[in-house]
Amino acid sequence: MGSDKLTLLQFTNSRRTPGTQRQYRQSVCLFFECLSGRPYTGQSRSAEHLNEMDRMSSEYISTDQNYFSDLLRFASFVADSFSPNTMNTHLSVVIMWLELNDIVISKRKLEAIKGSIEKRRVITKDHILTHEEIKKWYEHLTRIGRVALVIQMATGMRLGEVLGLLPEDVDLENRIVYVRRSNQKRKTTKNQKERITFLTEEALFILNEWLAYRDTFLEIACKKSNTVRPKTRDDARLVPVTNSNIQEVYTRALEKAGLLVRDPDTHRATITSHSIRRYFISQLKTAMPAEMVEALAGHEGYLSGAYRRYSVEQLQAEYDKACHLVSLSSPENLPAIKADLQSQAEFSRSLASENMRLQQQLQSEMREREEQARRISAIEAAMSKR
DNA sequence: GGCACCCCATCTGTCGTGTA
DNA sequence: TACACGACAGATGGGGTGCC
Repeated sequence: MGSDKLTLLQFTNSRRTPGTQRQYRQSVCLFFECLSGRPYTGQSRSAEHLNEMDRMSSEYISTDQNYFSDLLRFASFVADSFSPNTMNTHLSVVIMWLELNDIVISKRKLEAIKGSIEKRRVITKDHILTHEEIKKWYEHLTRIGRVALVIQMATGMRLGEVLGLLPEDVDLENRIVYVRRSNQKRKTTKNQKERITFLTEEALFILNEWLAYRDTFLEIACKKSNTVRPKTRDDARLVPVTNSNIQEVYTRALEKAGLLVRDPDTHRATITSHSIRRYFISQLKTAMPAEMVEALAGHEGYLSGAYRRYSVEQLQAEYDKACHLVSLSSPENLPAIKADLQSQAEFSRSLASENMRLQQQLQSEMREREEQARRISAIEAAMSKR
């Protein structure tokens, strides 16, 4: 095949990120599974299956085909199987792949193909969180889940951004968070732009308590992680867990709080980590300029404009006036929450100290036993000489 | 010891979000 | 709207802990 032709795998591997490569591979595979009349039913496509699809793709772009009719068939196939957004994505990817292989469908034919499926639209109905619901959710969360939720609520950060935070990204003294990456594996945020946002007093307090406990958490997590893919202690992140862990933690807590409702069409939860971000935006907008809120949340259209017009001090001053809206507790309840967290922290510290004492005692006893064993063998040796 | 539950992890398929 | 990527759901596999 000529070097300017891209098979399925060459096409998908040319994408920048693993996520996009995965999605594109899925789309082109679906196209050939549809054409061959063999829809894939397994949980994941094997390497052997992918190679077969790759061979089919190679043959497909090397010979004349009825592309229009094949695309119409594919459009009908995806329309029966996926939500409007997803079906449009699959179709767009296949058309992109064909175009990259110099297979250009006329504008009219493309209109006919795209017109045969539903337009892009979101079908999951989001639940708008109330303050009471967030509090209820928080009460059922584990420790790490509470830290993630409170940071999200106070900063408006995406979950991936929270999980990408390093110690140097947070200025604890000034309550400023520098959002520099979207998770531990990526170097930038979703829109490739760094920004700042702020912590409430409450979030700062909870974060400090967490920092005191973080090493103990890592120690326990390493013991619990499996031997096939062990978790390591050298995870430098503030919140050293994966996205899916927090998702599980969030979902379990929602269920316990009686807040877990799934959309009947998509089976997706109507409250997600993104709901906290939406709460942040909607609440702060009632008390500070919308442009500032959007900039803190990292919405592209507002970032540069807001940061050009306002100093960090001005942004923080406005945020501080409105931050009670993105705090779990009302100001009068804060002392009680602090006292509760402090007693939890003291309990953790006493456990750690007791653990250390027992370890020292164990080591001392082991040394004593070794000494006794050494003495016994010396006595036995002396006796055997007699 | 068996079991249930919790927590840890990765992977794939699907749906949602946001920018250009 | 195309494109890129984040987020969610579910499968799978393993270890720790508490209860019976």
